[in-house]
Amino acid sequence: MNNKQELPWDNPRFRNWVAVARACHVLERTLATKLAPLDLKPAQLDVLMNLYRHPGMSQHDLARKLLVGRSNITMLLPQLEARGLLRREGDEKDKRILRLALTEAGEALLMQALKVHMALIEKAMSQSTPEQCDMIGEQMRKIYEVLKDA
Amino acid sequence: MNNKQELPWDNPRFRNWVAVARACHVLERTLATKLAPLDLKPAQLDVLMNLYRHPGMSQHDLARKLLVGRSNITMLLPQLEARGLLRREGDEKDKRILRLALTEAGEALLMQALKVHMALIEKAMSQSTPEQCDMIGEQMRKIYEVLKDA
DNA sequence: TGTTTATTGTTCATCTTTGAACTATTATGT
DNA sequence: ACATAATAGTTCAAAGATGAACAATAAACA
Repeated sequence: MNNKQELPWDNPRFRNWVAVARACHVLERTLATKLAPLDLKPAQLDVLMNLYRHPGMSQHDLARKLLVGRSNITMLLPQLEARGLLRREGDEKDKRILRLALTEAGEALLMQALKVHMALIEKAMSQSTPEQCDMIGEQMRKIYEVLKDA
Repeated sequence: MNNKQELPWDNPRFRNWVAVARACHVLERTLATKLAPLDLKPAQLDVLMNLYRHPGMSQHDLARKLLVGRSNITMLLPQLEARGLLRREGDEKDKRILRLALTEAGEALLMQALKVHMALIEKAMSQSTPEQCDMIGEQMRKIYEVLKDA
């Protein structure tokens, strides 16, 4: 039984992707600890960022942006709403939909969190030239397009 | 209160890193569904891969490699051990340590899972030239080095 | 109009992950 | 040797994420 085909570790694409996954993992982990003083988790920061850029979006839209299930959003929002960081108000034309938006406090906290996030990313990617950095982003967007509905 | 500094979305490093994170997320998600027929989850596959490459490693070593807590490993291993995919045997010199190794069955299942994983990565990274791919891996390894003990 | 199908958000049970406290064992320092 | 500290693994409770089933609403269409 010759299962030992060509082992993935000999394959550059495999090895390099493993590096991508590890870098992502460690950055997410580091972000979590750096955000702790703000009492904010990476998932919550993602919510705030998306609401800032797309005010009035529905929970369904938000779930798709974040690549999570709708129920996850349902569990996530009440905490943030109770802290006065965002508002949920029903759409007038379609009573199923809840429109989401940041409050003043939410926006203020987001700005603080973004400083932390930004600093971390700067530190991480400071080793890449702008050209390398753009190329990485370009390739990653392609990967997302290839996989997003697979 | 001019908090609206230079917004991160105008910063290439930020935008490009967001793309990295999204690509990682969607690939992990896709991998999970493709592994489902083997009754294996990405985290479990990570375990098998590491034991294949580093037989005899301890649970502590494994946890560090996977960037998770030791308790996570404790919760993860019994399932795989009960399925006969790996062995745990105490070190003779240091009675605290459990040495881990794949069984035949574990190795066989790993080979199947690797085909799935490999195919997915090939599909994802098929758009990059070998040079681009290597460059990405190189930059990501740098990021890991910068952040691993921060 | 009335019936069927889709969509939005929630609930709930289940599974993971996490970190702190704990036990057992080994290492260190006096 | 003895006391203290460090390390490996486990336990447990709390928090997160997931998907299926559900209620309310809207859309499609006969």
